[in-house]
Amino acid sequence: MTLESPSIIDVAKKAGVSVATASRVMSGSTYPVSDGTREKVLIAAKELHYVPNSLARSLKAQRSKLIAVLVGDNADPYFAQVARGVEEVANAHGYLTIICNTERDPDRELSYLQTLQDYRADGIIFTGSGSDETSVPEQLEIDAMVEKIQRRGAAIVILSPHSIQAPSIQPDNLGGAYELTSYLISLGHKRIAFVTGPGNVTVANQRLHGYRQALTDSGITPDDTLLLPGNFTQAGGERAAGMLDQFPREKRPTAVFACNDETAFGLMYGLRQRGWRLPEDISICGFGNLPMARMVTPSLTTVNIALRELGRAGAQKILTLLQHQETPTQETFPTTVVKRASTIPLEHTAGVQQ
Amino acid sequence: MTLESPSIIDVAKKAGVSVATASRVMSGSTYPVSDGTREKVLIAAKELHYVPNSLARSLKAQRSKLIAVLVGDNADPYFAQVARGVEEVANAHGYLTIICNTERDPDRELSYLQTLQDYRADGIIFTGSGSDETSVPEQLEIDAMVEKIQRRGAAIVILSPHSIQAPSIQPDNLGGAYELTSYLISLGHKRIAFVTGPGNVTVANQRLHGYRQALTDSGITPDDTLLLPGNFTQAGGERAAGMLDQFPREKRPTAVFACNDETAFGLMYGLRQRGWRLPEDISICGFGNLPMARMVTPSLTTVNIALRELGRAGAQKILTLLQHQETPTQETFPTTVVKRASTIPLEHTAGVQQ
DNA sequence: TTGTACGCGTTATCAA
DNA sequence: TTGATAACGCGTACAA
Repeated sequence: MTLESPSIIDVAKKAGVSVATASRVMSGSTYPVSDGTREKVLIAAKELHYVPNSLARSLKAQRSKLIAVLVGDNADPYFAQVARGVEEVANAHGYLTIICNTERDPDRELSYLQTLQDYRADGIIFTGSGSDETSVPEQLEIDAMVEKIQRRGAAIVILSPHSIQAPSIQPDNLGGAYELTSYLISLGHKRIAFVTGPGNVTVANQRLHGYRQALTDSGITPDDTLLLPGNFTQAGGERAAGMLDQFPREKRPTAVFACNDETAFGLMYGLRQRGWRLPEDISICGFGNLPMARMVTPSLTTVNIALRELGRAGAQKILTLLQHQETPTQETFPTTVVKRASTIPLEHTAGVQQ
Repeated sequence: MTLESPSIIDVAKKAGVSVATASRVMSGSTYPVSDGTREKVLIAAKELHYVPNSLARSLKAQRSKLIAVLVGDNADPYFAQVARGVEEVANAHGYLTIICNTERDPDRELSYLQTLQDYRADGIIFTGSGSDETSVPEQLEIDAMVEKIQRRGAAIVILSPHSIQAPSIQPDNLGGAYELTSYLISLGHKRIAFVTGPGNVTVANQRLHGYRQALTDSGITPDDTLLLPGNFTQAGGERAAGMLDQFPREKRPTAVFACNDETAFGLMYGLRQRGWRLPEDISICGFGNLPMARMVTPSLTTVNIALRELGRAGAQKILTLLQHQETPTQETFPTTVVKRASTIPLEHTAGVQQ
C-alpha cells in the first residue's frame, strides 16, 4: 500500500524504461514508441494505479484544462441552465468547470478574474453580469485584466451584453421582446405595462427597447407610467404587483410584460394574493422560458432561449478559440415566442367593454 | 508591455533581491524579512503586476485550493442551492469551486473522482447521488478511489446518504417525512398516496419510511396500491397524475405526498390538465421547499431543508477536516414542515361525506 | 527508437 | 536577515 500516489518516475522504474519514454506513452504523444515498450509502460501504470498529476502537467504546458463560468448566481435557473450546458461540453473534452458567483458585483468579478489568471484558466465564459454603466470604477481594471488574460492565450467568450471586448454569442433579446410585444398587440392589448430589470443591466434594456419598438411600430405611444421597476427576482415581481394594484381602474394596463420569468412568477403570485384572477383580469408574460414557466397556473407565455444550448455553444466557442480556429466574433442566438395560457385576447379580459 | 506574465524571478530581479526573499514576502511567510527589503519587493511586484502562479504553488504545496461538488444535475434547483452555499464558503476562504454533474451515473461519478484526484482537489462534496444498491459494479472501484483520495489528505464530505465511507451531514429526511405525513393525518386524511423517487435512491426511501412509519403509528395500515412510481422530476409527477386519474372514485386518495417538490409541481400540473381542482379535489405536498414552492398555485405544503446552509455547512466541514480539526463524523441537518395552501382538511375536500 | 537533462514557478532547507 | 539550491511531477529539446 503506497501512501503517496506514484509519479511517472515510479512507472518508468517499474517498466524498466526512462521517464521520457514513460511520459511519451502516458501523455499520448505522437512521438514514436515501440509497441513492446508501450505495453510495458501501460502495464506498469495500471499496476501502480498511476494517475498523472494535472497540476504538474498544466504547469509545464501552460494551460490548465479549466473553464470558468462567471454567473450572477448559479442558483438562478437561468444561469444554472447555461452552466449546465457549459459543463457538458467541457467535461466531454476533458475540461473541468469552475463556477464563479459574481452577484453582479464588479469587485467580485474582478477578484475572480485575478484568481482565474492565477490558475491559468484556459477559458472564461461571462454570462449575464453586463451593465450599461461603462463608468463603474472597476471597469478599467476589469478591462486590463481581461486583456492580460487574453494575451496569455486564454479564451474569453461572453453570452450576454458586456462592456468587455470578447467574442460573443448573444440571445436575441431585442427581437424576442419585439415579437412578444407584437403578439400582445395582436391580441388587442394597447395598455401594456413593462416590469424592468435591475438598474442598468443591458439585457433588460434590450428587452425594453424591443417592447418600445413594437409599440411604436404599431402606432402606440409608449407610456412611461406603465414602466414598473423590477430586479429580475420574484420579490421584484411581487413589488410590481403591489404597484399595479394601486392603479386607478381606468388606467390599468390589460397586459404586463415582465422582463424575465422570475419576475413574472412573483408578479403572478403577488396579483393573486391581492385577489386578481389570472389571466382574466390581466395578461402576463415573461422572458426566458424557464422549466417552471410551463408549470405555473396559468402556464406562462414567454420567450424561449435555449439556455443549455447557449451554454454548450459558449463552451464550444472557447474550444474553437483555443485551437486558434476561425469563429465569428459576434453571433446572435435565436429566441422564439412561446404562447401559453397566461395571455388572452383583450376582449376576453374582464372589465373591457366589448 | 510584457507578453508573458512575470514570475517571481522577475520580481526578485527588479527588487534586487533573491528569489527566496521575494517568495517569502509574496507568500506571506512568517519568515523574517527586513522592512526595507519587504517594501522593495512589494513595489517591484506591484509595478510588474505580478500574480503568483497557483499551479506552481499547488504543485509544490501538494494542495490545489480546489473544492469540488458532485451533483446529479446542477440545473436541478435542489443541487443548485447546495452548490451555491458551497461556493460561498469556498470563495470566502480562497478556494475555487468545481461543479461536476454525475447524472446519477456511477461511471461518470468514478470518472470525475479520477479527474479530481489528478487535480489534487482538496475537498470533494457528494450530494444526492447515493443509491441503495451496494452492488453496482462500479462501487468497488469508487470505494477504492475514495480511499485513495482520502489517503492523499483530501477531505470528503457527503450531504446525502451514500455508500462510501466519509463524514456526513444528512438532512433529516425520515423525520421530515414523518412529520409531514402526521400533519396530513391530523387534517383527517387516511388515504394518502406517495409518489416515490427514482429506483433505489436512498433519500427517497428514507422519506418513504418516514411516511410509512407515521401511518403505522397512527393506526393506518400502509396500502401499497397507493405507491406511485416517480423519479424526482416534473415529468414523473405528471405521469403520477395520470395514474391518479385512473383510480376508481371510491378508491381515490384524498392526499398525495410527492417525495420532492419537482414531482409535486408536475403532479399539480398534470392533475389540473385533467380537470382536477386544487386543493379541493386532493391535497398535495412535496419535500424540499424550493424557491418556487411558495409561488405555485396553490402554494405548496412541503418540508424545508435549508439547502444553501447545508452547502455552507458542507464546505465548512471540508475546511475543518483540512485543518485536521475535530468534527463530528455524522451530523443530522434539521428539516421543518412548511404548511401552505395545497393541503386542506379532509372535510373540506370535495366528494367527502361529512 | 530510447535516454539525459532541463525548465515550468513556487516554496523550503540549508548555509552564509 | 539573506541567498543559493533542491524539490514538486511532468514534457520535451537534444543527444545517443
